[in-house]
Amino acid sequence: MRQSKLFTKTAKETPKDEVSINAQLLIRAGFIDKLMAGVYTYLPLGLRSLEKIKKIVREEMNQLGGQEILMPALTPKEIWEVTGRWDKIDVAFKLDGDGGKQYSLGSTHEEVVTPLVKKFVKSYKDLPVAVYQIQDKFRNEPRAKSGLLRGREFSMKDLYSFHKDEEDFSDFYEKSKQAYLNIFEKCGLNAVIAEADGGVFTDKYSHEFQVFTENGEDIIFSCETCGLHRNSEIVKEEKCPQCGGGMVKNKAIEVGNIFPLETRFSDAFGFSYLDKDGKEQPVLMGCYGIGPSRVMGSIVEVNHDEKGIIWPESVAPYSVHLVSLCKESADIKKADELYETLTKQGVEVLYDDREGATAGQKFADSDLVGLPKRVVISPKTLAEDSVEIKERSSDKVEIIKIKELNSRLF
RNA sequence: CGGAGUGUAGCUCAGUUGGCUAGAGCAUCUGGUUUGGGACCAGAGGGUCGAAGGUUCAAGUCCUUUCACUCCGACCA
Repeated sequence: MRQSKLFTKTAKETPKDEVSINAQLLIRAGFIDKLMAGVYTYLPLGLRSLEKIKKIVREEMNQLGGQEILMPALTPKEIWEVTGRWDKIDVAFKLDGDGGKQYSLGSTHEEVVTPLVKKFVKSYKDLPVAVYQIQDKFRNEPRAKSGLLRGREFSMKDLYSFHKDEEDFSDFYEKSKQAYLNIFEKCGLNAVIAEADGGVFTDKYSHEFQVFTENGEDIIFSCETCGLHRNSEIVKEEKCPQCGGGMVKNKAIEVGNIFPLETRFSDAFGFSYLDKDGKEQPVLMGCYGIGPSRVMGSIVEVNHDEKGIIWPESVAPYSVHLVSLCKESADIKKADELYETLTKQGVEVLYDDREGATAGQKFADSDLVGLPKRVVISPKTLAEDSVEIKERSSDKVEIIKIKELNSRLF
């Protein structure tokens, strides 16, 4: 992508209505734009990062056996009355249609997915089943905050699993933990599993995936001896319930959450199956959520410095920022050629070919946008058939021959 | 939803006890000079002072209402 063609621009000054680091940097760098509190547009750079996160999520969900679907965001009142949740979910956005018809914008999808899967699953031979979608969720948060971390419209991957018995459910649930850890690791986040309240669905705990950072809004107690993590909401005393060791508390961002749903929804929708003996048995369910948009915000919260974002390679919108300081047409031509060559080879390059910007502006913008590698091409480097290469995460600058660049980028 | 704060140019902000034609920096446009860490000079364009109502000879400034945004709390992925 030629930066001169990118319709967004970077901003030198911090927006006054954003306090969180993720929103400040993502807005300044031209990744997102705020429409209203908790609702953001994804600009070209931001959309690329978001899509990369979603791709990582998809890979792991598919690996886990999940089948991707896309359910409607617009849902009828009737399905929520089946479970008694029409008036219970107070963050639900509700809409009035013609003829007294009422709708809700999806804040979660158990009421859609359970009758959906019920249509196709009748026998123990049809189980287990896991389906997922990646969609925008709508929740009328009483207080949207912290940029992408708590929005009113946000990207969510929600997976639902259906099982014939407890053993099968547990097996899948444990596998899902590993899939989640894989996702966060690939996204450059160091997440831990914390036990949390199971909510109204189960007596068991649910499990949260937490990334430690001072800007998090959850408090996690961690045992220094056995490594157990627990959300402060279920910690009654500051002593490890598992080994009795001392616990320390830290702030963290919840980037994922998995729940045993047991038969809460299958019972409500009359979803059962026939076992080998032809007997009707209840279907056990689990649900598993990750917010890709929140993950994106979390990545920025954890990976930045005073100059800007430091994207992990896996989720960076482009992997190389080719910064041209060339002025003469012969030099510009060489820079253009390098951009085209790299792009043809499959390297994702953002090419700063802007004519008006000074070297200082280009360097500052490059640090702000935070692509993993910066390659500078200038009259100086061209005099030696070279470019300068630098990692965003390091101060080390190297001059290398242009023909050696390939081996350094792959 | 309770408490607090902020709304003035695209962005960040000044604007005194109410007083002349509402300002600066950045950004944008024109011309010139610069050219490896957010340059410089000269000029130009850009405003329903969040909105509505009120007080006053006169309101960005005072009063009332309202909307938006932010923070703390409660709630929550």
